[in-house]
Amino acid sequence: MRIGELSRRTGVSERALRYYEEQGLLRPERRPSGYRVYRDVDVAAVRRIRVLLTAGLSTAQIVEVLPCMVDDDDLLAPICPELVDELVKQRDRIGAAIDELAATRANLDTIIANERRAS
Amino acid sequence: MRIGELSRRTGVSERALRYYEEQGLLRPERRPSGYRVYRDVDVAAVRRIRVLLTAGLSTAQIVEVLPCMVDDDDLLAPICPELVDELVKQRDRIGAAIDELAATRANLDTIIANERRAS
DNA sequence: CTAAACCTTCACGTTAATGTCAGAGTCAAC
DNA sequence: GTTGACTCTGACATTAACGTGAAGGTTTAG
Repeated sequence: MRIGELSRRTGVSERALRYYEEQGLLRPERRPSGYRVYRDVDVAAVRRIRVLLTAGLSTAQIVEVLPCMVDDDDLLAPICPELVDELVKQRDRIGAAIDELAATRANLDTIIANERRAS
Repeated sequence: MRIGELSRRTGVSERALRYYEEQGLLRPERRPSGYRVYRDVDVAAVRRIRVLLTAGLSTAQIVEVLPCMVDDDDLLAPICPELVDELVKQRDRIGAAIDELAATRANLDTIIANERRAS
């Protein structure tokens, strides 16, 4: 498929897809005309890229993670623990924020409950 | 305290503190000279802001949830009954933020598990 | 009283991940 | 063999969350 169809199937803009290629996240074939040609697996790849980006990872980090993600047929690159560390740190940062917000919500619940009882 | 001390006590740059004020996250008093004057509770507020920012929330999102983040030692202040609806809405916004973060953390957990399995 | 340290408001610079637009080539259909 | 949809490569614009001075007031220690 060409870039327009991949864009429609993923909801990601053509500009973003070209940017992902520029960053080494995608490596589409080229027709003699220069047109990019993507494979079906690229649809899943783009979705994974989106998940990681919205999780707060940079394209540079994703470029290291992607080869480690298991559905690339047979290619499994060696893992650097340093990278796993980064992922764990990111997860923990998110966890801390969740805890903060949860505590706040609990306090808010108490206030709401007290207010209802008082009135 | 003035901006320099708050910066030292939080590890956040003065520029960032002024930016937070610009975004409505902090509202320090002003001396006649124009100098900003912060209270002790602002130290905790800045730490919360940092936690939420590094978790991927925007200043616009934080400005919505921050006013509801009451301090633990700070017992229930008297609240107008007419504001309960607003409090419930705020609590729901916090809940939505928690859900978003939980989803991205779950994605990260999956990726981390896959990487461990690959190695 | 004066120097050092601190603070103020502009205002332009930076990085990441795009948006947008221009000018030009390509492909499928009629 | 021309129309119209699609794609190409630049290249400048944008947003967020700051960094980095410039030029100039303020506060405090001696």
